[in-house]
Amino acid sequence: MIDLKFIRSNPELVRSAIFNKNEKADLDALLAIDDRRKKLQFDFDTLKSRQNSVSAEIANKKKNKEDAGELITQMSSVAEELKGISTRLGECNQDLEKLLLTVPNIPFESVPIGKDEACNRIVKHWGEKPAFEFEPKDHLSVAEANDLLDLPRGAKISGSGFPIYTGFGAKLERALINFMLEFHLQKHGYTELAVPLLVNRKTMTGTGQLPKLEEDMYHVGEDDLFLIPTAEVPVTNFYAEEVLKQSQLPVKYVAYTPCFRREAGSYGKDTKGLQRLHQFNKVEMVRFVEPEQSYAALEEMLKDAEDILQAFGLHYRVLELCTGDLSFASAKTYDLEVWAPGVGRYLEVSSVSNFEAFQARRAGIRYKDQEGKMQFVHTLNGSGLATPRLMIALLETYQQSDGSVKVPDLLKPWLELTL
RNA sequence: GGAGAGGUGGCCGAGCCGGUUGAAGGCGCACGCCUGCUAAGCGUGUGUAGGUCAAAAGCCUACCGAGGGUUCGAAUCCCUCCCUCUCCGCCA
Repeated sequence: MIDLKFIRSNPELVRSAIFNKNEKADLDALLAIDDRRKKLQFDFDTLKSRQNSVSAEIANKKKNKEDAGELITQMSSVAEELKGISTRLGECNQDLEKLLLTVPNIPFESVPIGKDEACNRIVKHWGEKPAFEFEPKDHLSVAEANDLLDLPRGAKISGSGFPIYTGFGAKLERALINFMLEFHLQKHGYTELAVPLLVNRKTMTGTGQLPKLEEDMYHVGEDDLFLIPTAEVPVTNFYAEEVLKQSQLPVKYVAYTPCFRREAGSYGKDTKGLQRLHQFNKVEMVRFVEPEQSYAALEEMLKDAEDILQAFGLHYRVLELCTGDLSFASAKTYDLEVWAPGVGRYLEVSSVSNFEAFQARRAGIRYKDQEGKMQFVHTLNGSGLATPRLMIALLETYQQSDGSVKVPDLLKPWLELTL
């Protein structure tokens, strides 16, 4: 959520942010309601002030055993009027809140302006596309040859996009998760959190998924709960409505969770194999930092995610997303795309974003600064990493001419744990 | 799911037969004093948000889980909901 004061004093800046992000938010309506609300609030305060002072007078008279009947009848009409204003004010506040929640975050000044992903800026490449002495197969063929996946049965019991990992495939998936978790814990200083997978509406609103993306969420109507699309949601909301001590910052959490996405509107796109799923596993990093630190933290998190890909020796590139590709809540985002030689494409395995105070303001996450002033923290998060496309890259990159897969050495200990 | 208890400031904890209670007291915290050091002690201060103001001070308004209601007036009374705890039931 954007500071209302900021919107009032920089309406054009906000307007262009909405435009550049391909969002639609009715700024004029918002400003008009804000105006109306201010007037109502003023009327309310004035009248309430009068009521308060007369009420005190009444109390005084009663204490002195004097007659207060006249004042009381006088005030009953004031109370009536006050009730009317208060109702209208309440409605006004609700409308304002609703509109405010549809205003996207403002892109950071350096973010390239552009309509869609074609305008994303390639920041760097790491490694090289692997060379093969044979025609590399795609991960589905590799998985099939090695009995690692059973997608048809996943589709049978749930639907397409719900993969089943079988035998060594399941073990490999588990090894990836554990390896990445421990990597961030031990090498990057994160603290682990294990969190709920179903969250309430307020939580979903806090990080910005709601109200915009409701149709992309799995919703349990009976309890009005949502399956999380990413651990970002429960982890960022860990501190919702709380005031942190400055000395606590920065806070760095890492969490593994399954993620659930309906992918409404993207049916038939990138559906082959593990490229796009309704349920997948992800290790997620989240940080809470002081505002001055957030862009340095963004670079650090990018590095944290890159370290995983580098450890696996996978070729990848880093993109800086343009305004049109930036998510609703983000001010700046890097995408990491790993090279998948089988499908012959770069696939997004991580998205690292700085939300500045946008989520903190929605979720009410604050801290007291050195002068004792209340400030919103800045929140960031980044995948570190999502497993399906990582799995794709590993299977396709490390496939052998005989059809087998040579798993990177550093995964061996995770695959050979003994009792 | 049934029965009971409870949700007050950073924390603990009074108030809860309605009227200076934004809220006693304590702890914590900040600053100052005192003191070989530490500890203790003493003093002062210590919520958030909105408005007014050039700004500060000051003043006004809101907030005692959330939302409604009663009343001239509600932390205090009534209703609904949420959450926590205890007991019972059920179940991994």
